Amino acid sequence: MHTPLNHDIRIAVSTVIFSLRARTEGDSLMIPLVKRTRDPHDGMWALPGGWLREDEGLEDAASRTLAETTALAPTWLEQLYAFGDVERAPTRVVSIVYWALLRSDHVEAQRAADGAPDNVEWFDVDDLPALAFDHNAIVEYAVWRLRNKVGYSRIAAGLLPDEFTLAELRSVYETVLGSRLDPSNFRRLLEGSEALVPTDSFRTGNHRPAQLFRYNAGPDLSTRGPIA
Amino acid sequence: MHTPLNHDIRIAVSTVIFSLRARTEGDSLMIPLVKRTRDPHDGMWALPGGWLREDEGLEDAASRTLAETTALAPTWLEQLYAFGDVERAPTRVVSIVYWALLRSDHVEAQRAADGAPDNVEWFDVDDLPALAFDHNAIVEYAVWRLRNKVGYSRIAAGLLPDEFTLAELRSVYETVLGSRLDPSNFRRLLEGSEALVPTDSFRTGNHRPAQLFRYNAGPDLSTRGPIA
DNA sequence: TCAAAAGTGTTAGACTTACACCCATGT
DNA sequence: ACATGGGTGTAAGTCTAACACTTTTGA
Repeated sequence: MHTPLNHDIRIAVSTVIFSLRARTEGDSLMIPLVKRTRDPHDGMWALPGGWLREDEGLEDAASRTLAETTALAPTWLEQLYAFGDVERAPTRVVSIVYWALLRSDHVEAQRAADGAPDNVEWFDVDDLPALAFDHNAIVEYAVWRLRNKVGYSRIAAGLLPDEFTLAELRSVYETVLGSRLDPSNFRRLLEGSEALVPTDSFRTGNHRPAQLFRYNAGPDLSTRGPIA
Repeated sequence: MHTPLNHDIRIAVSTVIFSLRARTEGDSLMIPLVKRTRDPHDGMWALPGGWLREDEGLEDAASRTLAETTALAPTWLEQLYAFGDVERAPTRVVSIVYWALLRSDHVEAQRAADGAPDNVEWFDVDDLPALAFDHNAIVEYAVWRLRNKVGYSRIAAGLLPDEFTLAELRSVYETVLGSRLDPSNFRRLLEGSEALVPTDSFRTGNHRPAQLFRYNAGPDLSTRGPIA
């Protein structure tokens, strides 16, 4: 007896890359998609990704395709799920999907520098076209995970610059969660959370200056990965 | 330019299978391991698993290897993580790992019927030998996930027969979490949770008879998978 | 009748939520 | 001076944890 070989199953690594983008009313949660230039699904939008190389780890592959797509390094990168249904593509492909957060200021800077990278476009997660393969379901699951994780970890700050006001951080939560939060309660909750440390700077602008905060360097104990 | 092919990366599917087993003092959380009969790591204990076949989905592969190892169907089966570091095995292998729960009564019945299946042995998760590959780290992560999930979902009952007393269910929580729970608070918490419905039967035995409960058929809304 | 587990009641504290209110700034 | 967001105070409601107490059985 012999176990059937699986050399004809290919492994792809794709990434759902989140960032925020200012809109007329409030921000939007956006992801970059790539227009496919070959069959299957030629011409449709798909998640950035590529084949796993023999000499790179899964997370390395995710970082690589992320960099190829956005020329940026993420503030957060985490495995989402391995999708491997037999019929999810015409040939047998197992996709190992990651999700990532990019700082909004980096994305804006990159966008200004680059003009428009070919075949890449940012879409509002609440207003996606029909995507290639099972990518709509994948994005939906990634959004669910992000929303969920925002509630019990400090990843929200991964969408902001190093220093930010509480209102800016609250706005991130509101955009991600899709609901309003009470400013005073939000402040108390986060101020009492250790992780957040005030700086000496203030954001001056339209009204009373707001104190800037940063996250301390310590590890986020509310979350853990498979290794440690 | 050509993307390097990845036909020499093989895909394995393994499963961390949890069940409870009565011990002198309290129960223990146990998993079955398989003794390897070939290199690499010949003779060491490893998670049950096998190569992914071209015509089966990931979850199907997990179910298959689970059945091959224990001749049982799980009450819970969920993807844990995809492990794909380059150096985790001498040849390049990406392991997609699932974790599962088995009802303790089924395991006991199966054990009695079968004698001892070759090369398979059950181990206490708190007292494992050095396992093949990175399997110790994988089990540790699976235990973390189980503990975590027990806190906010109803999966604990997946380790018990259909009907159980609240004390039995509490004992499962205590074994999994590794801490004692207040019986009265536990009762109130679960009785108020809808999902648990009382039956007309009572478990008679040493002391005052305890009412038997079962979980209602409805979906566990506290958890969700990648598809829906 | 007594030990032990089943099951009920009660209370103190923690945490959440809602909202009234004062503060500091740009216009 | 005033509109607006920054920031503080407070009280009601909910959730949690600890534990005293009553009930029901087997031995």
